Amino acid sequence: MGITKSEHFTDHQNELANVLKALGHPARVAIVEYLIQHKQCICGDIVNELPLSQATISQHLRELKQVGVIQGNIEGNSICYCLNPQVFEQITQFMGIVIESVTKNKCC
Amino acid sequence: MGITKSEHFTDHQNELANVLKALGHPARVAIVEYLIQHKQCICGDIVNELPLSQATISQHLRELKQVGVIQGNIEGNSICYCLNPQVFEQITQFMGIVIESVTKNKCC
DNA sequence: AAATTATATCGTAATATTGCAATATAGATT
DNA sequence: AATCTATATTGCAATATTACGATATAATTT
Repeated sequence: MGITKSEHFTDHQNELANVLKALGHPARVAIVEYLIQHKQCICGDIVNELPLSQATISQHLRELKQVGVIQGNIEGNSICYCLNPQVFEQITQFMGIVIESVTKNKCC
Repeated sequence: MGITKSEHFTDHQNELANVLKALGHPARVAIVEYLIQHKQCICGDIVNELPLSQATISQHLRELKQVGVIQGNIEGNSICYCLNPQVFEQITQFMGIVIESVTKNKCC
């Protein structure tokens, strides 16, 4: 098979999984870290930063944009990308719930 | 190709990406949510909960265990799984840095 | 010790992801 | 309008993931 059975899971589970999957690649983590440091970027900045082709970087940026991790604004010739905080707040909330649950009781 | 160029990224980037990738599947999100509610589980509990085969559930549990999201303790016949808080604290820290960075300045 | 219960692993098919060269698109500059 | 610059898309090959049936392993019960 190879197809994830999304229809069996809740919207919340699918959405959260999609965002985490998008962040689950070292190049995309590196892009986010670049944006933490530089606040914004254009595709070419990342092409200069990472040892991947322009086509590959463009693809990674699209994936991050698709799940709302970054947003892009057209600026003349190029597209200015920056981080979208909302998604990270969602993830942090989920992680907080996990941590709260775990610290309450020891493991089996 | 299809092979991630891990060697070009830092250990931190690869490790974080691996954990996020492991959490980036709705079934594995569902397993974590089950553990939030029930504190612990055996493989069979999840098999009863999700519409996936025993073999598939076992595989998902192994992936979560491999990156340290859960830990398993042998208890007689079965294996008791529970959440490992450390990993989530790492992720939360990363998310916190992102949020802090973003709230400081507006997007382009 | 045979049967039962619980989980893991193997093998395999279907699908998804990663990466890149080549090409397309679109605004800016000359 | 031709050229340049920046990014996106297409097509493809290599690899990874997802899922499951069948089988293996290992402790428990009868």
